[in-house]
Amino acid sequence: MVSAAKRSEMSKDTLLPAMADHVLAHGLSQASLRPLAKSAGTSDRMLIYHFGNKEKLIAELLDYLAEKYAAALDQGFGDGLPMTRKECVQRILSQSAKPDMQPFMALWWEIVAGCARGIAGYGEAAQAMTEKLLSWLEAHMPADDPDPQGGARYLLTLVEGSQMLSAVRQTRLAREGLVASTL
Amino acid sequence: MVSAAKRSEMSKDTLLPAMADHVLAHGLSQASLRPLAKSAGTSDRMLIYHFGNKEKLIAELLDYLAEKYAAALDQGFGDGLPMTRKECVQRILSQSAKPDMQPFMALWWEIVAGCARGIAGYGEAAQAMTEKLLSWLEAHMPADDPDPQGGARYLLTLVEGSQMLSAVRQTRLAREGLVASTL
DNA sequence: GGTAAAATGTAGCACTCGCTACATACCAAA
DNA sequence: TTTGGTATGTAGCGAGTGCTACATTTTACC
Repeated sequence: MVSAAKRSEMSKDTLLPAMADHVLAHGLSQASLRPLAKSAGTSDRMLIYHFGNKEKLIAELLDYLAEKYAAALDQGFGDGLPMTRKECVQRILSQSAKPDMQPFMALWWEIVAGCARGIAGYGEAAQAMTEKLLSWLEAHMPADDPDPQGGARYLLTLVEGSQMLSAVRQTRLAREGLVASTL
Repeated sequence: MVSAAKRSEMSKDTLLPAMADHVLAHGLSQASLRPLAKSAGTSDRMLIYHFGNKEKLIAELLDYLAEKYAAALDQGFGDGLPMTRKECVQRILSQSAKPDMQPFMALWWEIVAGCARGIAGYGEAAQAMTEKLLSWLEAHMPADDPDPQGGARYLLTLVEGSQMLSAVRQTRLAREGLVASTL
């Protein structure tokens, strides 16, 4: 054999990215052990071996995905602060409308749904992600904004409402809602 | 037998309410035929008999639930039009924060998630419900509102964003977002 | 080189899933 | 009384679920 140490390369760090891709493509609720294992090039037996049980696996996977999402947000926002609140909202929305972000949005609504249903683990994930997004928003408000903290909360509400309307294929409605806003 | 015609009482009209209760309590994605049948006092065999297959059953169930939701909204909004946009938003939010409405909200986010994932049937349901909610909002705007149509779209965006934050247990954030809004 | 630990394959458990086949009932019209 | 549509129970199929037992191979270390 040319590569003798190939085996030991399989650890959590190598399994998580592959499984994250699978979850982004096929959803979280449909993520069962055998397909997950197949996507990571291993077996259900090994996933249990590495993560203990499915619940812990999903928790670690959500952590990993949250970081990946934050990184994607940062990368796509562009350089420099926006000049107005309206520009800030538009930059976020046009960023999250990109095809690459679509799987993240789908996953996000799945988490919100699980959270509303009270499923264990989803609440923590959703809260952590919301707070991360909020603090990120505060840091990316216009430089001369009179109330960056309150404004960030207002924009977060608007953005999430608008993204929900986009999720249900009401993009025209979402646009009109922002036009009629007093931004 | 005392009651000879008992059998024929079991039809779609009697099955749907019971199944709707079950879905509101346990979610849509976990709604499998046998538990649904049990909640309606019949068997999976009979559900297929009445509805053809599961897909058609879910479609009819979503229709039924949409009407039930609209009725609940109407009932809880109170009499008379609100005086201001802010009052309008607050009446909607306080109405949907009631415990009775919680199952409806959970179901709604489940539909949004399925819609974002592109699952067949969810898109139509979500669109119909959104449009129903929008026209309802237009009819319940303040009497002297300068732009009821655009305003309704704006308020819908705000309300949905706020409800999402409530769903992920960020009610404080949701409140602060509305306070900082320019309503 | 020997050995303990880590990793992996195969097989299987008990369960749920949507759905179907088959055998009945029941009741009304012909 | 026969016929035919409606309604129901029982049993089962094939697939998939999380998870485990057991045996085997590979790796790392002394």
